[in-house]
Amino acid sequence: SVQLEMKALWDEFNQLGTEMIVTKAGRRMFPTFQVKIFGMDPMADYMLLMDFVPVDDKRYRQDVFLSHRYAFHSSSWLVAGKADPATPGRVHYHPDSPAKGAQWMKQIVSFDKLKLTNNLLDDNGHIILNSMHRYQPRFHVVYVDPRKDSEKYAEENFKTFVFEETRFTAVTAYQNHRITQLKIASNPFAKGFRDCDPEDWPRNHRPGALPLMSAFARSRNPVSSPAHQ
Amino acid sequence: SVQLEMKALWDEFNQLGTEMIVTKAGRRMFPTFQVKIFGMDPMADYMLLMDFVPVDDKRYRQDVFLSHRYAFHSSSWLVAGKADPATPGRVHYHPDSPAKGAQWMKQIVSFDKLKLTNNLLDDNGHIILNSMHRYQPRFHVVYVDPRKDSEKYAEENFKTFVFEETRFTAVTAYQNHRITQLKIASNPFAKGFRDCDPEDWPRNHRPGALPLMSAFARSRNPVSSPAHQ
DNA sequence: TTCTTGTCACCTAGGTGTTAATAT
DNA sequence: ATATTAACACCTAGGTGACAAGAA
Repeated sequence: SVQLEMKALWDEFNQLGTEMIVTKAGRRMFPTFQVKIFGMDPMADYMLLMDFVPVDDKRYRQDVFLSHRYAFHSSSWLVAGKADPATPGRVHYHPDSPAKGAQWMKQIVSFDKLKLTNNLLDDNGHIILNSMHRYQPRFHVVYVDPRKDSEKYAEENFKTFVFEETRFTAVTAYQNHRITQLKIASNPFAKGFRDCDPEDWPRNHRPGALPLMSAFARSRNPVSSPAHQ
Repeated sequence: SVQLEMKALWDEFNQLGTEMIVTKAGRRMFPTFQVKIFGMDPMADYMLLMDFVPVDDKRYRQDVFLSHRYAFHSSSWLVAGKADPATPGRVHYHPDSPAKGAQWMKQIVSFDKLKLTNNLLDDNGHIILNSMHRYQPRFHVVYVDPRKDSEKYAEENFKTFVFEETRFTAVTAYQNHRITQLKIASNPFAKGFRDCDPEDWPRNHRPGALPLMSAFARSRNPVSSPAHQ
C-alpha cells in the first residue's frame, strides 16, 4: 500500500485547482510527489515510476470577467475545445530504480528529479505535457521478476496507485492568483516573493537589510543591488 | 579493472604532498575520488565502498625554518613520534549500492558524498581520521553473491584497488602553502580566493563589482558587505 | 608553540515567480 | 487577445579557505 505525503498541502492546492508550470527546459512539480510505501518484499527488487494521463480530452482557456469598461482575469477555467494531439507518453523512473523493497520502504520516496516540459522535442527525458490541459499523475510499482519468462507475468507484477488530489492543469504561466500565492507561501524557493513571513520573521530579521518589495511595487529595471551595480 | 579519474590532478597534488582537511562536521575530499569501472557482469549486483588505512604508524608535525631572527613555516614534514591510537575503522559505502554492474559501468563513479572527520564520536557515518597522520584510500568492489551460503565465498567475492597517488596527510589546517594554492586553483568552490583567473576573466568581469582582495590584504572585520550591514 | 575550532565572505549549483518582449 | 519565452532578482543548500580565538 502507498500513502501520499503532504496530503494536506495537495488538498489545499486541489481545492483551488492545482496548476503546474511547464517550461522548455523542464520545471519541477510543487508540491513534489512523495509517497511512503508499505508491504513490499524487503529482499525483492522493484522499479518505481510515474506517468501522467489526460483527465479529459479538453483544452482549457482562462476565464475573463467583463465589467462595464474593463476585462478582469478570473480564477476559473472555460473549455476551449478538444484536446491537442496527445504528447509522447513518457514515463519517469525513480532514479534509485531498481532497488530492494527494504530500501524503498525505509524512507519517503520523493520524485523531486521529475520535470515537466511543453517541448515536444525534449531530449532530456522529461515528462512532456500540453499546456492548458489537465493531467492525472499515476504512480507505478513494478516487481522485478527473477524468473526468466517474467514477461508472461507482467500483468501481475505491477501495481498502479492514483491520488486524485494530485490532479493539475499544465500552464506556462499561472492563471489563478490564489495558486500563485499558495505556491509562494509554501515553496521555500519562492521565499523571495513573500511580503512577510510572520512565522520566523523576528528570528531572521536583520535591522539593516533591504525591505522586501511588495509584489506591486516590484519591477525589473529600477531595482539595483548595491553589491552588483 | 578500475581507472582513476583526474589522475593528472592527483599526481600534481601528490608531488607536493597531498593534504586533506578534516573537520568536526566532516569535510569532502578534494580532489574527489572518482573511478571508471570495467569488466563487471552487467546483470550482477555489486557494492562499492572505500576505506582508509594508515600509511605508517607515525605522527607528523610541520617543519620550521630558523632564520637569523625569525621562524618560517616550511612545506615539509617531520616525524613527531608514534601514531595516535587508531581511529574506528569505518567504511563508506557508495550511496548507490547495491546496483547492477551495468549501472556502475555506464558512467564515472564519484565518491563525492564521502566526508572526513577528526571527531572520534562522529555519528554521521563519516570517515574518522587522526589529524597529522598519513592515509591511503582504498576502493573495494563486492560482488553480491546470490547463493545462500555466500559467506563461504566472501574471500573471492571482493576485489580491492589501491592508487598510491591518492595518499594524503589529514590536517585541520593546510601546512603547505603550495597545496593551498593548488586547491584554490583547481576547486571551483574556492574560486573566491583566486587572485585572478586569466581563463575567463574578461567574460565574467562586471565593471562595478568589488575587486577581489589579495590574500594578504584580506581580513575579516574591516570588510563589510553593504547588503548585509 | 603548535594545533584545533567556529565563523565568515565568497563561491557553485540550481529552484522560484516576475516581467517585458515575442509568438500565435 | 491570449499564450509562451527568456532574462532576472531572490531565494535554498551547501562547499571553499581565511582568520581570530581557543585549547593543549
